[in-house]
Order: sequence, then structure tokens, then C-alpha cells
Amino acid sequence: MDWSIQDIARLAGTTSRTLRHYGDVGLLPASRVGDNGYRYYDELALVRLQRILMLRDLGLGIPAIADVLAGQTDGAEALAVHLRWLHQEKDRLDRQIASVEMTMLTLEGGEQLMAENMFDGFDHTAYREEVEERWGAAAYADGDRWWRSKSAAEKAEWQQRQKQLAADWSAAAAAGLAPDGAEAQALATRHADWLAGIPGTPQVNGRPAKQYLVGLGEMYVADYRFGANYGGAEGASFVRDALAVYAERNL
Amino acid sequence: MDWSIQDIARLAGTTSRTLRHYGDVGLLPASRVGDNGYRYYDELALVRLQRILMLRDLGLGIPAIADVLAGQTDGAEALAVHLRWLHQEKDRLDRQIASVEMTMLTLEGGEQLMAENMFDGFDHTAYREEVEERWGAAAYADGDRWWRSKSAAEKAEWQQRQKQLAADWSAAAAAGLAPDGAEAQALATRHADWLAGIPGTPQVNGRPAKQYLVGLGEMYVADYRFGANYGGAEGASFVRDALAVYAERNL
DNA sequence: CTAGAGGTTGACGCAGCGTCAATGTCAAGC
DNA sequence: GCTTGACATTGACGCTGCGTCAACCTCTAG
Repeated sequence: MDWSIQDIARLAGTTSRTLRHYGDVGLLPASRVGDNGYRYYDELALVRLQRILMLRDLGLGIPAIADVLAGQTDGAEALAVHLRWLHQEKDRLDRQIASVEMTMLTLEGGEQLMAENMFDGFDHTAYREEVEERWGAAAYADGDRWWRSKSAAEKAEWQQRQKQLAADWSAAAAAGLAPDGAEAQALATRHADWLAGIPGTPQVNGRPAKQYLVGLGEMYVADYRFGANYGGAEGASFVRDALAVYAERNL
Repeated sequence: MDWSIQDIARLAGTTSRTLRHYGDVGLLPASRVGDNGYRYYDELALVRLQRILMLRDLGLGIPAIADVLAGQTDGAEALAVHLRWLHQEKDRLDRQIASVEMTMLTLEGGEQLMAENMFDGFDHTAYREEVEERWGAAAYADGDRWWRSKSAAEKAEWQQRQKQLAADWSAAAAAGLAPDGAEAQALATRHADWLAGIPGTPQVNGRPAKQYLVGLGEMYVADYRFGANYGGAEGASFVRDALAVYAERNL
């Protein structure tokens, strides 16, 4: 007993186009092809088709389905792999949803989309022009998008980390430590690590690019807004010098 | 001040290919095109590009981004619409994840993928051949996929509903009620509604197809497995007659 | 002058079919 | 025997957003 393409399509709850597609890609060839070119399918084909459609409904792609039906892949294993895929996708969606919601809240607050206060209290974006000029606005734009994707708690934690770092720098500068001393270099290391955690920061195998770090130090000194957070121009100079030494030694 | 295509790509953290694409679709034309055909971009283009990339990161499609930037759509509104999209997608993923997990559990249990006991205690799938022969395997396959996508709680609720219905049918038959009486017809109505809730059931504007319902009644009588749930052959006959009357009057 | 970096315009590829388009075939009624 | 209508066939484009060659100019520095 065999059916025409329309018959089997209705039997399985799909369309003839889908069947022809499966025939084209070799997933489900017709059981028989008449002299007129018509496709005919038998019970085995129907069973196979039903299995195909079930796996498809679970979200598996055609190659994966083919592997399972060919016995090359264990069904349970294929599903396990697919399940990880699904969870990744879900995580991605969750992050995007959070990001969109954050942005909507920001818009309600009347703020600009491109937040100028992205790193409150440790404002790199104030140096936007310089940064963009030398390292590309990617350092700014990527950072902005990344920042927006974080939750309030994460933001608070980040800002806390920044403030602590700034305070430690300030204290070290006030104590008159040497920029090339162990303590100052430890701070420079923390600073570099912190920067490396910001997407968009020019990096070389996990660490900030040397010239970027040095240039950043120069900007800290050149701009009074930095000094305000570190006890004045001396603090900025201290940071610049320490970073320069760090960069020379480690990058 | 204007930049080459590579310059602005790096500045914004994207690729030149993307910029050419945006140019092709009219989303971001080059600010200027040299005699040599080279594209050049200015600050305005950079700002626009950054907004584009931000919206893109939020998951908006190119047409939606174009609408927002053209001022035809309010940004907040576009985001709200998009957010609903995201939630729908997430729901879909959640269902698919649940479905895959259920299937994996079924596989671990060593059961067949095409569950034979889909409607335990009220087994329609026992009539698979007849159903497929007359109504297409869609009634079976769709039902199977649908069933698999439900949570354990939902399944329990469904089965409870089935058992209650079966018990009520059984009681009515034992009480010697008339198949065309009000009580029997009320049960038939519940039965029809219950069937209509199963995807794959042949339906005509929200109700089971007449011939399908009648044929189902015949199958109930023809197969001893049905009688077992309804107090024997008399129960099945009662149900068949009641359904036939219901179908004649209402479908 | 030459090499090399960077620019241009096509055009295919991807996932899985939906959707015409142009055309051949089969079963049924006159 | 012919017409008609339902159903079949093989292309081939469309969708989404670019990645990735390919073939071929152009600019800049040594």
C-alpha cells in the first residue's frame, strides 16, 4: 500500500512541499517514483516521516535528524546536545530581555541612550574623544552596550570596585609611595585587570594593550576630572607613572 | 573630518562589510563618496551608526531600526513591541526545553518514542490504525507531539479530567439512562469538548467533525479495551449511542 | 616603481521551507 | 474523444544579516 505525496502529507500533518524538500536533501526519499515522475510513499516512509516530524518539533535541525535516523547518533545524546543549545539560546534571550527593559527604564527617566555617566565616579567616557581618536569608538560603544546589559546589582558591585580602587590609589599617592614600588605595582595590576574586564578595551592576550594603558595614564593627568577623584594632580601623576612602569615591565 | 570605511568600522566596533550592507539597504548611506567610489563617513554618520548598533544589540531588526531612526516610530514603543516578541520567543523556548526533557525522560524509561499509552485509561491511540486510516495520522502524530509538550502537572490534570468523564459515563450507563436524554447529552457535550481540546482531532469550527465522532463511538464498541473502562460492552454501547445522537443534533 | 594595505562591486551561502510560475498527468463527466 | 479540474513535476526567488571569497582598482610609503 502506498500513497501519493498529498496523501502522505495529510496523513502526517505536513505539506507536500516539505516532503519534496526532505526528498531533495535526502532525508526522506520517496519509496517509489513512477514513470511519470510522481512520488509514492509506503508505510515505512510514513513511520520515518513521523519520527522526522517529532524530532523537528523538538527543534532539531535536519542534519541532526538525519544522524539520529541513520543510527550514527544516539537519540538521547542528540537530545542532550540539543538541550544545551536550547539553554544557551534561552540565556541569550534572557539577557536581551533584561537589556531591553533596562533601556526602556532609562528612556523613561529621560536620560540619553548613550549614557554620559556610564562609569560614575571613575569616568572614562569623559575621555571619549581621545579614546575614540586613538583606539576606536569600539572601546566606548562596546562598553556602553555591555554596561547596559548588566543588572542594577552588578552595576553597584562594579562601581564599588571602582571606588575601592580609586581610594587605594589615592591613599598610596598620599603616602608618598614610589610609583615603581611593589604596592604601587600591585595597584597597577588591579587597574589593568579591571580594565581588561571591560569589553572594548584594546587587549593583547587578556591584558590591556600597552600603548592604550600608557595613553590612558597621560589622559588621567591631562584632565582635571580625573584628579578630582584621586586627591588632585599629584594623584593622577602617581597613577600615570605607576601604570607606565607596569606597562613597561609587563606588557 | 571624515573617515574611511575601515576607520569608522573600527571606531564603532563593527566590520566594513556591515557598513556596506547598511549602505545597500539604505540604513546608513555614506556621508560622501569619492570619485574613486570610496565611501567616507563623518561624525553624524558615526553617531547614527552607534545608535544603529545599540538597537541591533537589543535585537531589533533592520526595518525596525530604520523606523526608529527615521522618527516614524517612537523608540520606547518600538522597544515595547520588541519586548513582547522576545517574551514570546522565550516562552516558545521554554516549551521546547520542557518537551525535550520529557522526551529524554521517556527514552530513559525505555519506552517507545511514539507512546502507546498517551491517554492512559482512555486510550485513543489503541485505535491508531483506524484513526489514521480514516482521519490521517495527523490526528495521532499531532496529538502525540502536543501531549509531550505538556508538563507533568498539566498531564495529571488532563488525566483527571478523563477519569472523571469516564466515571460519569459509566455511572450514567449503569443507571440505565436514555442515550438521548438530557444527562447523557450533557456527557456527550463534555466528551466532544474534551476531544476538541486535543490538537489533531478533526474539527469543524471548534467542534469535532461529525463523522469522526460517530466513527469514534463505533470504535469504542468494537474494541474491548474501551469497555473495560466503562463497565463492559453496555457502557460502550451507551456512549456510542449518546455520541451518535449528539452528533446528529449538534454537528 | 613596486609592494602591500585597503577600496570597490558582485555573488554565493546559510535554514527550512512558503510561494508563485510554467507545464505535464490523471480521473471523471459529457 | 474531449474538456475540466485536481494534483503532480521541476525550477527558482524570498526571507535575515551579514561572512566570505573572487576579481579587480587605488592609495601610500619606501
